[in-house]
Amino acid sequence: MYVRDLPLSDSVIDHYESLGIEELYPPQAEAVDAGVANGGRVVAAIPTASGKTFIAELAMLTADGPGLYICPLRALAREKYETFSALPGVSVGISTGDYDSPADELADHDIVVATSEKVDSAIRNGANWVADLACVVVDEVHLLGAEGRGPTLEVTLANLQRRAPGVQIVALSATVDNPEDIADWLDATLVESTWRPVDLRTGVYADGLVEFNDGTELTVDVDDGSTPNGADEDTEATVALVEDAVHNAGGQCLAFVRSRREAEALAERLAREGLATGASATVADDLTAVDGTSTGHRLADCVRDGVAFHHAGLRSTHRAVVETAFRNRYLAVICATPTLAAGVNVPARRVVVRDQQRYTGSSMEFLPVLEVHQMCGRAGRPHLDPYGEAVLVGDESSRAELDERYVDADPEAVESKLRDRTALTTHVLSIVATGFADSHATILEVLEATFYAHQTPVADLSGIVDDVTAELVEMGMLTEGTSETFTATDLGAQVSRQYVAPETGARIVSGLRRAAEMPAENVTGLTVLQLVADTPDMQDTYLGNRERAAMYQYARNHDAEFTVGMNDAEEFERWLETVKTARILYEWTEGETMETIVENYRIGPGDLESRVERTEWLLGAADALATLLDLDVPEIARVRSRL
DNA sequence: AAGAACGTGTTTTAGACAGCATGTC
DNA sequence: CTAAAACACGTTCTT
Repeated sequence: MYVRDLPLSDSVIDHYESLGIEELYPPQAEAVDAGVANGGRVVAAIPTASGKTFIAELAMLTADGPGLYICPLRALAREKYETFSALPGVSVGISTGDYDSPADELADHDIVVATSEKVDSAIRNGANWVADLACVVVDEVHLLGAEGRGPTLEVTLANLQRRAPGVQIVALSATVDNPEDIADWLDATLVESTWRPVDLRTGVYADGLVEFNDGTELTVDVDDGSTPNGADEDTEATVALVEDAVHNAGGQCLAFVRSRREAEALAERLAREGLATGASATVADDLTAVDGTSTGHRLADCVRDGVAFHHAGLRSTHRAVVETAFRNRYLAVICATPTLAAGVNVPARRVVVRDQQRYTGSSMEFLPVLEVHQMCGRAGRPHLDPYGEAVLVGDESSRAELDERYVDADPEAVESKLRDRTALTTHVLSIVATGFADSHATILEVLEATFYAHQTPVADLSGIVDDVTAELVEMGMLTEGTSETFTATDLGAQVSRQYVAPETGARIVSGLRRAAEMPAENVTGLTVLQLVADTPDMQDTYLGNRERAAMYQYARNHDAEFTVGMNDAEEFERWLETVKTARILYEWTEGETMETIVENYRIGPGDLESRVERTEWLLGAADALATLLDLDVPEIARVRSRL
């Protein structure tokens, strides 16, 4: 099947042909056969890099009206926004938390790229462009099974269909065990394939030898001169595998490890192997220009030797520089935590997964098969490699287990997480606030359209809806009328629009009331920052044992400033963490440099950046709620302007 | 006596979406 | 109830 035979305009066909895209990949042809180019609903469960973007474009270009492309990450949204913008005669808009086309223009675009939360928010705020959509493409639908964000995605998809009945839905999934469940739910045709444009061989390394699943083998010379305890062996094997790929296979590598610290340690170890490229120094200079943090300096030093590390402790600019440099082949290796497994497109010749287990708060657990497969799937650069190689590092005792668990295994099934209480509370409130439902029965009706209801008999939802609505009434977010009818209160409506969890809204409200009663001189920047830090929508900040005593002292000295004092705190340890978060943010608003804060509180520059971002959002919500309740807390505005 | 080597108890551990209104190179 | 590796720090062993 050829591009020129598809129902596309001449200029679009020329565009594809100029990119060298003439004949469709097999999964793309299957999608066409399933009707993507004719308004048909399709679920495509195919590997990354097997041409999903083309399927998405095809659906949106042939649809009879505007298209919406939903994806899970902002960085991904940016990447797609740029790709779609290159299509001739197509106007593209973007809507994510950090980067937004003007809201009134969204309706005028042919394609809008957005994160799922942003789409959910648009629906909650009654955006009219949603109803006019002819086509919705959902990337990474398997995230339906993710705790926290999965429920948002399924409720959003259910609501979208309510607002735009009969829209064409095209869902793109990684290879999972039950794609037919998703296809069934969406009333779509399933296209399933494991075809890849570049072959992939996966294997396990143990004792100097990689045994690949295509029967081939690779001997690796491991320099085990250094003290051989378990960890060093894995690291040295990883070093040898990376070096071999770069020097002998002419390729770049990704190495996945368990923690940030180990990503950095491995990068520093690899920096001694002479992997620098001609452009390494330029990239290093770009990185140094971002900031003067020690993390930035260490990254630049590694990059000078052709090696980078990549994890969420890095600022987004640092991450973007590393990703781009790697794509341009200015870097030989990236040592990464799972950030890179599902993020933007960074294909490599060889992927080495050194650690397959991770601490989960209570014990070491094997990574999900899907996650390991996504890491491995990054191997194989189109037009550059004859095949990609993915290697799991193990030893003789674990070889068989790793083979069975990952190499030969199917990924997990996608299971709805909507039953989660917090998720239901949030979405039931939004369903009522948006006007999709006004009673127990109609709430159930809306929920019946979700993936959860599709997978599980609905009967047991009824009781939960009772509990959840009762809780929302108790919180003052809903009022109950006669015969189980519900209306959102002004507070409930505002909480839903501000996109904070009901629990967050309730905590902000009680904090604001308390602050309004406190002596004015006690209401400081720290007060409002701790107030928003002590909500479930703020991520907690790790409080190390070493700094606990000093933090306790600080909390005592400022106790009068907190809306919830140390004696009233329900969980003291968590409360003390919120004090740490607030203290960090307070110093930030007082003009302390990122370098100093990052040094003093032992957090990554990226951690500070993301907390500041969340604080902007949560203080915005606090401001809106204060106005609604007619509570005067001027510190909010002052702190907001200094973030 | 300096420094390497060893032993033991302690510390730490992945990721990342969202409001709203303006202004910028 | 469930782990493992790095680190900090003190002690012993070598030269």
